[in-house]
Amino acid sequence: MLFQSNCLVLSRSLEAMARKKQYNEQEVIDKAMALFWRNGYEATSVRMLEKEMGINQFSIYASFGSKHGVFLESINTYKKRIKRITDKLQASQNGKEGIKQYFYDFLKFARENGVNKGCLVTNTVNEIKKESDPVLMEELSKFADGIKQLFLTNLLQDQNKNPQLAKKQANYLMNCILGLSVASKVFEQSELDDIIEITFMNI
Amino acid sequence: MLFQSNCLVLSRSLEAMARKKQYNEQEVIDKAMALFWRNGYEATSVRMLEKEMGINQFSIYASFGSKHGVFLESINTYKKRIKRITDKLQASQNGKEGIKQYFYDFLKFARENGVNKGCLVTNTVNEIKKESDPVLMEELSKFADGIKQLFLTNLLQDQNKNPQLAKKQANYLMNCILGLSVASKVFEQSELDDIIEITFMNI
DNA sequence: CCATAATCTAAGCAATTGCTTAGCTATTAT
DNA sequence: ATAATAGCTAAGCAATTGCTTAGATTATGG
Repeated sequence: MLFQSNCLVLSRSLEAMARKKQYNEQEVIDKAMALFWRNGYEATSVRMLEKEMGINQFSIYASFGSKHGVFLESINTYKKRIKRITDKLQASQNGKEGIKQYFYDFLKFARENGVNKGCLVTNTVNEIKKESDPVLMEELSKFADGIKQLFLTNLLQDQNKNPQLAKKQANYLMNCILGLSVASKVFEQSELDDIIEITFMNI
Repeated sequence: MLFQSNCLVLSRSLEAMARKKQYNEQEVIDKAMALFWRNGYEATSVRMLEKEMGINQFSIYASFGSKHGVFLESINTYKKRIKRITDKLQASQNGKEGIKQYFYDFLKFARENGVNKGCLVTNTVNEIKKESDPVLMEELSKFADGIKQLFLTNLLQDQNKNPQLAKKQANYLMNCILGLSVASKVFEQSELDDIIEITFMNI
C-alpha cells in the first residue's frame, strides 16, 4: 500500500533484495485522482486507470489492493491538493471577504483546460449511496465539516456578529459552494461571478 | 415506444389482432424513474429495471428501445411529476415568498421514506459527461432555464426591483437550490431550514 | 555466478453489463 | 376451430467489469 512498502523494504535490508518499482506511487495516484475527478468512480474502469497511471493492473493491485483502494488514496491526495487554498482561508483575517476569496480560489482549483470538474468530494457524495460505503461517507462528511468550521471562524472575525447567526450563515455558505460545485459545470463564468457577489451581499 | 404502439394498434384494426400488453407503460416508467432517482443512471442495471418495473427485458426493449430510452422517458415523467410544484410557483403572486415556498415544496418532493434523493435532473447533470450525451444535456439545461425564468418573473413581482439585479438574483437562487439538491442528502432538516431562511434574507 | 525475491507482462478468471432471439402463449378476425 | 400476429418467457450473445495468476525479468546479498 501507499508508502508502506518502502518501510517494508527498509526493514528487510538484510535479506536478498529484488527488483525496484518502476513508478512512484504518489505520481500515479495523482493521475488516478485526475481521472476519477473527471469521470466519477463507477465510470472509471481499472483498464482506464491502467492507461492513465501508466502501469499494469498487477502493479495497481500490488500497490493499492483494489480499485476502491486507488480511490481512497485519490481522495487523500485531493485533500492534500486543496489544502493549499483551505490553508489560505485558515490564515485569512478578512472575515467574509476571505471566504469570498476562497469561493473564487475553489472555482480556479476545480478548473482544468477550461472544463469545470466540480469538487471531487461533492461529486462523490452525489454519486455513492450513503449505506454502500459508510466509512468513506463519514470521511467525506468530516472534510466538509472542516471547511464549514473555517467559514464559521472567518465569519466571527466580522464585528458584532451574532454567533448563533454565524452558525446558520456557515451552513448557508456551505450550501452555496455545494451549489457552485454543480453550477460551475454548466454556468458561464460571468454568471458564477454574479452568484458569488449576491451570495456575500447580505451577510 | 411509449404511447405510439397503441396508435399502431388502432390503425391496424382490420387485420388479425394479437395478445395485449400486460402492463401499462406509464406505470412501469414511474417505477423505473423511482429507481433511477434513487440509484443514478449507470448504477441502475437492466436486470434491476426488470425487477422494479415488473416486466421482462423483452418488454422493456419492445416498449422503450434501450436502457437509455427508459431513462429519457423517466426524465419526461419526472418533469410531469415536478410540474405540480412548478405550476404552483407559476401561479404565485407573492414575489420572493412564493419562491421560498417552492424551495420547501421541492425538499418535500425529493424526499421518500425520510431519504432525500435530490433532484433527478441535477443528479443526472452531475453524473453524465456533457459531451457523452449533448442532446440530453441540452434538454436538462432547458428544464433548469425554465425554473430560473420562473424565479425571475416572481422576483419582478416585488416592488421597485431592479431588473438587472433580479436577473443576477435568479442565478443566485438557482445556485442555492442546486446546493440544496446536494445538501439535502447529508444535512439535517433544521439545517436545511436555516439555509433557506438565510438565502432569502438578503434579496 | 548464483540463489532469492520483488516487480513486470500478459493471459485468463468468473460475474455482470446491455441487448437479442428462439419458441411458447394469448388474443383477435375470419 | 383456425390462421395470424403481437407479447411473453427464458436462454444466450459478445463485451466489459474487477481481480488473479503463471511465467519472464531485474535487482540484490552472499
